[in-house]
Amino acid sequence: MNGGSSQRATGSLRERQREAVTAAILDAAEAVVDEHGLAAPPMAEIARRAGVAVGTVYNYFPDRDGLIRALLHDRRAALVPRLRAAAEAHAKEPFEAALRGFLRDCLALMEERRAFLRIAFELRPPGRLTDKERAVVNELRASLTAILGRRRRAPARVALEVRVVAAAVRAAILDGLEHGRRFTDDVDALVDLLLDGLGRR
Amino acid sequence: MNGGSSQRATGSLRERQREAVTAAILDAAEAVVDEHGLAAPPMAEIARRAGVAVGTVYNYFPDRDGLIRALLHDRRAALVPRLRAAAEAHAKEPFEAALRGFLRDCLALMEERRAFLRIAFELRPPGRLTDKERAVVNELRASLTAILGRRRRAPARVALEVRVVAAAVRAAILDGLEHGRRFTDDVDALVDLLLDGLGRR
Amino acid sequence: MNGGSSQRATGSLRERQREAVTAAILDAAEAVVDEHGLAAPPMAEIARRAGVAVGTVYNYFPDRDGLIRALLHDRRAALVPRLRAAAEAHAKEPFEAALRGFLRDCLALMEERRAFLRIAFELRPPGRLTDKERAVVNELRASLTAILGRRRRAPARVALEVRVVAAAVRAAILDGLEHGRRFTDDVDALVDLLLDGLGRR
Amino acid sequence: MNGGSSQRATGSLRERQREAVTAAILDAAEAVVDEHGLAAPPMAEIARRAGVAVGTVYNYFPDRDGLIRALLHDRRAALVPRLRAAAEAHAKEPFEAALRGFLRDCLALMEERRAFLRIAFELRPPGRLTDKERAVVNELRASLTAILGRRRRAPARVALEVRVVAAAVRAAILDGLEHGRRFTDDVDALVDLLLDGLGRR
DNA sequence: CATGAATGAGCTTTCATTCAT
DNA sequence: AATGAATGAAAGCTCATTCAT
Repeated sequence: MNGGSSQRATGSLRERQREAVTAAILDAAEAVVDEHGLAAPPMAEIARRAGVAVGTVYNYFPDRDGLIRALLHDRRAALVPRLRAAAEAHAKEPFEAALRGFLRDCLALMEERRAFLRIAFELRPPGRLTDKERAVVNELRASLTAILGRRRRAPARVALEVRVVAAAVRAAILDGLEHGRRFTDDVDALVDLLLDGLGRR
Repeated sequence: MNGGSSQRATGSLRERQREAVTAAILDAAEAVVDEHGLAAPPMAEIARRAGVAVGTVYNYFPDRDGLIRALLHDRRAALVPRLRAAAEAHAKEPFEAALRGFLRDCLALMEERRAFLRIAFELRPPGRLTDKERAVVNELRASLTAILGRRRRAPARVALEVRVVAAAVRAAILDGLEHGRRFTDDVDALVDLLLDGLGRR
Repeated sequence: MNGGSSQRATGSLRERQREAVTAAILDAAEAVVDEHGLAAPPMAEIARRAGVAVGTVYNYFPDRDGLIRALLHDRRAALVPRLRAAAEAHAKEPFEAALRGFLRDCLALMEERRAFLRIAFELRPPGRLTDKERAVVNELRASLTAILGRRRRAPARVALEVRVVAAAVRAAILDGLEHGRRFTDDVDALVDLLLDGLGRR
Repeated sequence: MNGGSSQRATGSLRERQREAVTAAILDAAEAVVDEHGLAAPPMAEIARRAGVAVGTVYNYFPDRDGLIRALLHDRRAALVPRLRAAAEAHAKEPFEAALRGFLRDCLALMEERRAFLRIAFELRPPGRLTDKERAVVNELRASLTAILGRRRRAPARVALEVRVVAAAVRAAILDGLEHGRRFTDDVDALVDLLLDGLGRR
């Protein structure tokens, strides 16, 4: 596990070698899963893409399931702290600017993880996920709760607002994936709409 | 294909028999897929649940893939006209009432199809779906476009509004599935929020 | 499971067919295990010998282990009642005739099961066997206890006698397997020796 | 090969080092085989137990088969001369004392080799063993032939006696392994029985 | 048409063996 | 010599699909 590709070369040669192979296998797994779906890809195909033998994959991960879980864990682990940083970066700004800034950064981050997002959206429906598996969504909600909660409204109201804004984020991502557009294309108009509402008439 | 279970008994005895077996197989398939995921369920398990032999399933559907496709097609086909009817039922009402009424009916309809929705949310990510497979989403968007479009705003603005409202619907469903709540629990507060917005401060 | 090949053709065609395939697989398994040892034989080899596909073997037995267990169970089940019958056939005779007659019949029965015996002697050492797996030895001991017990000696003495006679039987079989001789070749001299002892000088 | 652990430190430091590693590997192999059976234990497990790397095992033994063969050879080589010594120790005694003394020593020796015996009894049936692999049995037979042969009976009679006594030894060992008893527990009663026989009535 | 046994390709996983370090 | 990561052949098992009854 390396928390993404940004890993400084620490440790012995052996260790660095291990990191490299681990990353290669995870990248291969991500690519194959992204192409064929979570259920389909044979271990042999993943190994081939990673440029190693099947047995080697089993030297790094206990089994197929462990590999997939490691893949998702790794990608989530790379995303969550950056989401948190984005939220903190706007913590001091006034509400509107904070919301707008956070959503923009957030979608920009997601932009770099399209493959992971395609995979994540294929996961079993939310009712079946563990807390760990919801890490990204939870982090998003936490950040939004922090931003929206600053306005001293009733907690139930804040919770509802969080759901709507999180839904808008999800929608931006899904639309982006669906139509091959960048996630950030309409952020500003989207935020305006969220802030002002549809209007009563 | 029977468009759901509510099928008047037309045709000869033979035909009605066929319809019944078809429905039994589709129901079994829905239940098994809902429990084990789209990739897992063996044909034998589906047949067992439907109370028929494996061979019989192949008399009704060309292959595994055809069965799954038929299942989704059938469930969609059962949902789409009812969504349309819901939209039309509120066509004459003033905007706010129309939106509120439609969303309430819409989520109530979905409520009866939790199994199908769990399955649908597990499908490959949107970028890979055909137009047919998007039938429900498309119908939802069309209805929303009709309702929101009555207000004579710029088409781009309407499109954005549709995305946000559709996202809110999706969020209501996902939250309902995730927490085991009824989809319609917060509709009214949700609609109020959508109409009035978060507010600028 | 058919308790050996002596099976009257009862039941439907389907059932008889099942019996036949079951027997073919068990026979194949016995032959292959006898040739290559308990650990070695691939399921594919067994299937090939039985003239069926691998999958078919799995339609009849849950897994490799289940097949081997079924094989041993079947062979034991075929042997045990015949051992018992042999014991009963000599129950009325005077002691010496009974012992001699029983041992002769016993070894003659074993003669027909050389393959099974070769397999049985390869099993994990006795300390690891379940009671079921010791069925044949237990039956042998029970029969010997009945015959030797008629002489009204102390139970501990009888138990010791049983061990020695059972050991002699085992030795006759092992020698027979080892040198390719018939198990019954020296029965009479063997019994004489057991009865009279080595002598003190 | 070290003929057991009792090896005086001859040769250079290098050689003694080699002996030590060899012994460690053989001990590890014996332990693992005793626990999991002859077929099961992976080389990696044996290496781990011996405290060396897999590759090292291959520096000492040509392959898996060679290691197992070496293990059995070593254990046999440690046992055979001690059996012979036991026989010679009683060579001058009168017949009954010699037989009794030899059998007692013999079983006492075996007692220290339970692990090896469990392994040996799992070997392929006698018909498939080479002469080397029968070394222990052969030595036992030779010793018994020497003792029993002193009584000037017909060679065929002696051979039969040897079979019966050897069988009794085997039975004592198997019973001991099976019930977790010491092999020597009933030696005296056993010998009495062998000497006097069951009696004709 | 219904049945369910038979098929065998295909997948996951293990593990003896090699070899660069 | 020692190490242990890499290798890939081989084995067990599953399951979509066919087809004789």
